[in-house]
Amino acid sequence: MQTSQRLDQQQAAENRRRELLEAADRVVLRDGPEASMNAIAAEAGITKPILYRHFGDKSGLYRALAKRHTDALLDTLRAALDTPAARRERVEATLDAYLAAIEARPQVYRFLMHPTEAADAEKDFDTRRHSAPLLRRLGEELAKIIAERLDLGPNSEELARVWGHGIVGMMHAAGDWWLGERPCERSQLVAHLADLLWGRLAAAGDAPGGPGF
Amino acid sequence: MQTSQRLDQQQAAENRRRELLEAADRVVLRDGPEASMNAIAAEAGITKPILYRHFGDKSGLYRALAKRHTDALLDTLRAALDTPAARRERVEATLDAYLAAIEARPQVYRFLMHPTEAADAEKDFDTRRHSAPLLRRLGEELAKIIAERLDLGPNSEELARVWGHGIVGMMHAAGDWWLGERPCERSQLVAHLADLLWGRLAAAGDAPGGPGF
DNA sequence: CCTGCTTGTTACTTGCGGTAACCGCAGTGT
DNA sequence: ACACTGCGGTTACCGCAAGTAACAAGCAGG
Repeated sequence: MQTSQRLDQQQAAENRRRELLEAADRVVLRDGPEASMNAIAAEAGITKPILYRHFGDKSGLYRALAKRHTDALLDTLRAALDTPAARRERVEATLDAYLAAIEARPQVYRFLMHPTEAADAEKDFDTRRHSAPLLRRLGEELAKIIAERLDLGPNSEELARVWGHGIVGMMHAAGDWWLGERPCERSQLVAHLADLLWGRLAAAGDAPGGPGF
Repeated sequence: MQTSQRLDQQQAAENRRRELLEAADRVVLRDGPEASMNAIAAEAGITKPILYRHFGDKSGLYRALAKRHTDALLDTLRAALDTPAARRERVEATLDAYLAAIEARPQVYRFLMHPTEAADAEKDFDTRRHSAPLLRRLGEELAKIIAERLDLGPNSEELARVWGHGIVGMMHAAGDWWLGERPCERSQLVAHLADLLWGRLAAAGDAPGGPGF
């Protein structure tokens, strides 16, 4: 068996893997994250053991699947963060891009946020990650951008990471709630969140008769 | 069978229920949220069907379990929000109370955030909630408090809810990340988050050589 | 022709959530 | 005294999903 053939086979295997991932994608988008391996294999026109040969276990498949979508989302967010405009507008553009993405494909979002516990499988339970890997990645990426573009004085590294994860969490939780209840327009939500980040909470006055805040 | 006996039995059933919940608590805290019903039943000294008679299904048991812990956490957070002090100090006290709670009992926290998909079981998948019920409740409670204590002008209702969920999400994501990596002291984290809420992101200058933010 | 490697299959094991059907024992009406 | 009924409890089962062995065919190369 020659080297060129090895390469051919390797490439064929990668193509196969892509096909399988696309089939898995269809099933997950149709049936949700609890789609069975049997169903995915059937959609791909094959049977379970092949899936296992390619991805090890369900967690492996879901990780591979999640990576594709996460990469895509990260690209659009980076683009939004790089639009040439004032800081507030960039922040709003990024929030809006995220919300538009989860609004357009809630099933993808749902999958990314909730890989049925399969994708983050570790067994020690105390040190396990709780949030979806997507959130961690977004948080870290945002932290990097904040750290390199902002002048935060001493401790900037630490501060940037806290803010990165904090802002991402804010965006996520608000978006999740909004997606479920649709209490207002997307642009309204974006404006409200930007207001929050711009310190309106600190600046607001106490309510007339209230106990103060 | 007399009325008094009915009451006795009802009370006995409630006591039983409490015992079962405590046993379930022990198991979940030991084995994590994916503890099996068999294991929980064994810990309680009985067998599965009794559990099902009391709680319907796993989701019911986990909901009951989660409610206890959520109520307790909410009480401590409310207390922190009611300390008589300046607004910034209250916010910091509340953040600190939350972080102290998840730091002290990470397993409880893990369970509340991740009830193995069991506690939020609905099948339509598109309209399903994604976040843990705990986060929703915290967000709504905070929204109420913000709405009643702050003067936010028109749209205050909507604004308060967005902020409630947003702030809770920020707290959660930052806390989750911090709990996993322990990059700094708790007080530091609290200060950084409060800084973020106080508008330091908007106020910070661009980095010296960077492309601006 | 046989050997080895990849690709695919069928058929199994294990473990879980959930349930049906049965068991024994209190108290009760007659 | 005795059958009857309600209730806490159990065993034994179903269905289903993850994951795995073991085997079957196509196809290189000596």
